[in-house]
Amino acid sequence: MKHLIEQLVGSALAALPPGTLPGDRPAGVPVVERTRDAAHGDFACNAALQLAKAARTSPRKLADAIVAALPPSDLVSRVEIAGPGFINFFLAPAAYQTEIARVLDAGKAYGRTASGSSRRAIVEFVSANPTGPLHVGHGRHAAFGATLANLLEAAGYGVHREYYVNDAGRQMDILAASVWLRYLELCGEEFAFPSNGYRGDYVRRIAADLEAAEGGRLRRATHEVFEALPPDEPAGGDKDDHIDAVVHRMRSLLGDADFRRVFDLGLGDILGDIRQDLEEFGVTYHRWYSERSLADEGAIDRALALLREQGHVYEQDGAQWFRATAFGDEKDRVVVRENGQKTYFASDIAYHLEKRERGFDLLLDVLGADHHGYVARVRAGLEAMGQPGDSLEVRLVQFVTLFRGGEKVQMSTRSGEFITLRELRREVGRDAARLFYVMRSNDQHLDFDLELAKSRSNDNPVYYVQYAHARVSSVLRQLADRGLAFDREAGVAALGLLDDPHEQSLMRTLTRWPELVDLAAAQRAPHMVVHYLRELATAFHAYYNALPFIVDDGAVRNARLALVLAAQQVVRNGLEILGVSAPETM
RNA sequence: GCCCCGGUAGCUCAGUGGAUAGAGCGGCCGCCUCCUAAGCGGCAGGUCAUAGGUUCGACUCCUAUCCGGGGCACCA
Repeated sequence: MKHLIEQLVGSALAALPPGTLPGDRPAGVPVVERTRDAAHGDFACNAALQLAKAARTSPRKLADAIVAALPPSDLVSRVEIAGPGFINFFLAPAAYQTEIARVLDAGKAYGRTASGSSRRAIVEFVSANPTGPLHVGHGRHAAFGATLANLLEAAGYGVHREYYVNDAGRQMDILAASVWLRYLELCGEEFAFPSNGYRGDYVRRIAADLEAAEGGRLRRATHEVFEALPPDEPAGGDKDDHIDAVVHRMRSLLGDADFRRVFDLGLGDILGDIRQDLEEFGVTYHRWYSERSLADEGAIDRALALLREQGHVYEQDGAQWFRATAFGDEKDRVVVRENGQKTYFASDIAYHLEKRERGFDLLLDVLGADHHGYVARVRAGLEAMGQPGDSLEVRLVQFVTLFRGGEKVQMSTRSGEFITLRELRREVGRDAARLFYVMRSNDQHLDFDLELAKSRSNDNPVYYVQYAHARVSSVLRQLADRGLAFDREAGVAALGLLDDPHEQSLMRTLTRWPELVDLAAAQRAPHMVVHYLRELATAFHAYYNALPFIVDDGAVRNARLALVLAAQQVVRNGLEILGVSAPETM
């Protein structure tokens, strides 16, 4: 509907007498927006205010000229100039009526727009190291990333969802060592578990699987394992040196093949768990991209070669550095360490280059707020490799704090006492979790209230919105119980009868949905969908309480039913984007 | 020191440079013989952190300052 007004204003501006306006119009003009106050009509345009200066006239006079040049439209009933020079548009009832009919016709496609114009976007999110189960922080990433991807898709982007699996590197080696040490314990060995090892119960579970599969074949004596290793922190040493030595010893005692066997068992188990967890959360991916495969297929070497060819790599202190400062980063970055190992950063830029090579226009990464420093360097890497730096867009997600009632739930990763996503889902349910996670802007720290998320009360926005959907279904059941059926044609034909303020308000709100999708997608702002749905539910509940739908007058009845069915459709479409169910009954 | 995010009603938060700054919760007062009261209506509640600046117009943009969170690795 907004599009219609924009077209009208566009043609009016083009039809102004030559010389009225300077040749070049500033970008973003004219702006057409919904009015906040119904007294100002349905849409307002500020073109006269923005262009008056350049046109060397007063805003009111320019507004007069624009209005005079507006092409006639039977969907606009009235145009007013108000305030300092706003042009206010009052839509004709027919405009809303055709839009309601459009909602019913389009069904779940209502709100899908083409503004993304088929740009191909790859959205990478969660990508947690497979060293343990997902915790509540990852849950926010999952919900935010999945909803953002859905939004972009609705706005016409071609969207690919990807999880980058860090299945190489030191942390995974430490996990493998942790599993093996727990296995040795099961075999009867006794020793002090490294302070930097992974201590969660899941490690013991994987160790038990290892024991079941291998028996005592991989057992080595404690003295063999720990002999002459640098001391752990409690013994006055360095915990990193210690755990690295344990990994090294494990590799030499078991050999590469068996080391890999333990490693893969841990990786497979945890990754499978993460995958199942996310699936149960309604979060799925097109691809789980293996970091190891990057190295195996030479992608990292190719990226580094590309950097060298361009002359952006130099050697210093035995390491190889990428001249990131030449591309706006604050310092140069090591790509190959003194010991010959490629850094995590090297595989990162290789991965992002590979994303570009797969043809994606927009590389959208969802990362924790603590990763912000990483943006400039990957962008620098892309540019150095001849890719546009702004093809990478990073959305940072702030931290989550759990509350139970008014009490903050203490969490500590160190002690292993962190709450997992699975536990949270079991406690509050998938729908509440999905909605609560994206209720706040990603830039905002999130206080997640478990009691509120669980409460079956009017305080809980999940139920409030779902209830609106269920109520419409309930009305339809009542209709059937009374031996009546909804006549869509009759309803659409009679929409002109809906002149109650509650009906007007509901129509205005629900027809805003396509605009909301565009806006929320453009702003990468899933929380806008939640706020909108709450507003839509409010308009619906108010209507529900004010007027009966199942009335004797068939025309009025069918018209009202057409309206509430359209509202239900929009609620369902919105919940779909959020990954929240739309129940028929509560 | 440098970089990122936040500071808006008692609380939790919305607010694409526009008209009188909004919502939910909490507080107070009301509404079920009627399609689900998991609902609805009303009232009270604000120096938009502070000080400058840009603009016809600033919660929104710029600069500085204060407060809170996070980041500044040859870690992942």
